Amino acid sequence: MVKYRTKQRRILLSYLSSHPDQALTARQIAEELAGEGISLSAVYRNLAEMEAAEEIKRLSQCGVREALYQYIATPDCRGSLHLSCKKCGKTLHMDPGEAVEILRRVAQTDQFSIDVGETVLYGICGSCKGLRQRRPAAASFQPVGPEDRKGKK
Amino acid sequence: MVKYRTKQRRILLSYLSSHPDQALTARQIAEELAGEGISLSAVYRNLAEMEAAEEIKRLSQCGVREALYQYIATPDCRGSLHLSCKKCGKTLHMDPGEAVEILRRVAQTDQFSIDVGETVLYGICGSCKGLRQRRPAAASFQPVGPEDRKGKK
DNA sequence: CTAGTTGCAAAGAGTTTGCATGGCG
DNA sequence: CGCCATGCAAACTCTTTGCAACTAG
Repeated sequence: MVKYRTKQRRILLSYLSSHPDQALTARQIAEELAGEGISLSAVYRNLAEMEAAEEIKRLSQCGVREALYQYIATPDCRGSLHLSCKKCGKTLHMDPGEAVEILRRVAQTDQFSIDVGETVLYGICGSCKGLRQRRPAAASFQPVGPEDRKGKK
Repeated sequence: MVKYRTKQRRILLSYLSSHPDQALTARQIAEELAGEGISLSAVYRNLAEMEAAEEIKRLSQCGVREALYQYIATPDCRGSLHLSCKKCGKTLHMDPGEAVEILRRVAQTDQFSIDVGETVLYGICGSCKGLRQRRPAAASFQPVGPEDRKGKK
């Protein structure tokens, strides 16, 4: 459990809370905050604490090996299903009414209780779709760095 | 690309296709088929081929580090959203009509195109729910072994 | 001053890959 | 018989952990 309010904790929380809709890897966060003075292990450790405290959500995308972390201690996360855009990496919150309706319908039709906290719907968001399938829109923050993926031989 | 029809390929495909609703780790598969004569690396390599050929889906659950693989080359996988039970590890296919309806609604209300192939809804299935939250129902095939999760010092 | 935290480096866990051998066609 | 695929072990990547130094309260 958290006892002290360290500099690193403050830096990390500040950074995450100012990027509430971005799904980021621990590495990305650490690099981004490298100048501020926080190590990768501190990032991991604090991320774990924050996850336990439900301030952030840890999600894993299909072909991505690294875990993605995202700030969720915002009001619009309440009972809302998350929509993660595979192009821009941003996470949107499904319309609350819509989410409730879906949960209800699935529970009824398929006899299945969706765990809202663990479920993320992947796809393409409106903005990215509007920009055509091929332009990643000035890739402001791609969750992965697929430039040279594993250097295949 | 696949060129030869090897013994291992046959064993693996046979096993997976006979467990179409189970999300399994590479390790589980390899152990299960150890007696048949197929190594872990062959499992991984063939799994990769099959994933590329869209015969199986590779999914990653939240707190689980290992990737889960599942056979999807069955008719009822067509356009259907997958519901993965966190208790028994089984995957159900959402009612087709229901799935289409949800995709349509989300596209309309949230301007978001869900990628059916990459999205999995996690939760508790009807059977497991009926058995009360605490009895894992004779855990026929738990994808993880959460017994002692990381042993926190 | 005391105990929680940090940073570093080493350990782990899961997955991928190089290379020589073996098997499909 | 040639080339693809397998096995094994080493290499890799991401994440966790041990330990001494540091610092918040």
